[in-house]
Amino acid sequence: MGKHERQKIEEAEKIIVKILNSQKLTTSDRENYWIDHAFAIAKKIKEDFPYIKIARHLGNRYDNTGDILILSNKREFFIETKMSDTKTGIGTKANIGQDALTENLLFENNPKSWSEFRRDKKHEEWVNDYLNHFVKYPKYILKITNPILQKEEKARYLRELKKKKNKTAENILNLIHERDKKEKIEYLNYLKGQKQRKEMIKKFFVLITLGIHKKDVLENLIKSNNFFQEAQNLFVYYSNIFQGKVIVHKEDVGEKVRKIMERFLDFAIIFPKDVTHCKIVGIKKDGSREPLLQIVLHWKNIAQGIKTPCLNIFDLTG
DNA sequence: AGGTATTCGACCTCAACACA
DNA sequence: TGTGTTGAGGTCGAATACCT
Repeated sequence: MGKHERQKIEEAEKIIVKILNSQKLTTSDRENYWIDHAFAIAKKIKEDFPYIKIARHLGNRYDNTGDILILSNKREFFIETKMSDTKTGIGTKANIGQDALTENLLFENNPKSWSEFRRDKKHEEWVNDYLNHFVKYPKYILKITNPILQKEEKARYLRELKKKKNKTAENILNLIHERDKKEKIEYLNYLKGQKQRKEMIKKFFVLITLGIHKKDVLENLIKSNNFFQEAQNLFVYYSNIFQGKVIVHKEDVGEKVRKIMERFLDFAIIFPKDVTHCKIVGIKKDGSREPLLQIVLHWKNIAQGIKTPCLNIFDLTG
């Protein structure tokens, strides 16, 4: 299977819409990698909602969650699809901005963001110090005037050398990696000492669960009080491969959120020891806790500590 | 082996910026 | 003042490492 299936996935969403609207499929539609998933999902949607008037593909829009809009008898609802080749893969729930933990008022007294914390730790400087343990960078890298770009190219260069079993390169990247990991844990320890805002944590959990991940939308909605309507009409269809067959299951997001709200008295962030993540947990009446979301401090590009810090969020609710 | 933790890639949009 | 370029941020997902 190819690595990047995003366009194909988007085409598959459009194919689902065509099937729902009883439109003819093209040859290339039928050759889509996810065609079996598309048929299976469309079939299940039809079973679940027999009175569909029209379906529309939404694509990337700011004003809603979900990939597909369905107009049924007087009702309209949104459908989000997640197609996976594996048995259980449901993908990353969200991958949001590095400072989202502090930008969304989850803590009292406005604690430092991860990026501010790193600035205080002189992250860029120590990374550069390590990178400069290597002294034979090619000219084209040394000529780069933008220090950020030069740092990235150095790291990239070392990454390639590491693939070729160069020990020095590997050692440097490992040192950066280890120190960065310590820095992440140190930051999480710092957050651990902050007073939490339970209501905000609850809202944050609900919004992420609803698929609202974009920085500004998240920040605005979390300050408002009536975003629950958004949940009422959202359904996620997951398709997975199980024993060679496509299995589809539907998730009613509104119901899921309602149930979780009933089940838990309270919400909190916990900080397991010595790992690079924290977790949002629900707390029941008897005080017991259940994990809901895992939030990982992470660097997306090149190597840890180098480029594009972010938060990876995983759904732990099963 | 199988689950969990961690790392990383590809592609997308958008806004800032330079430049004509 | 439109237009091309570039970096930051966002999204979806896989690959790999690391446990027990």
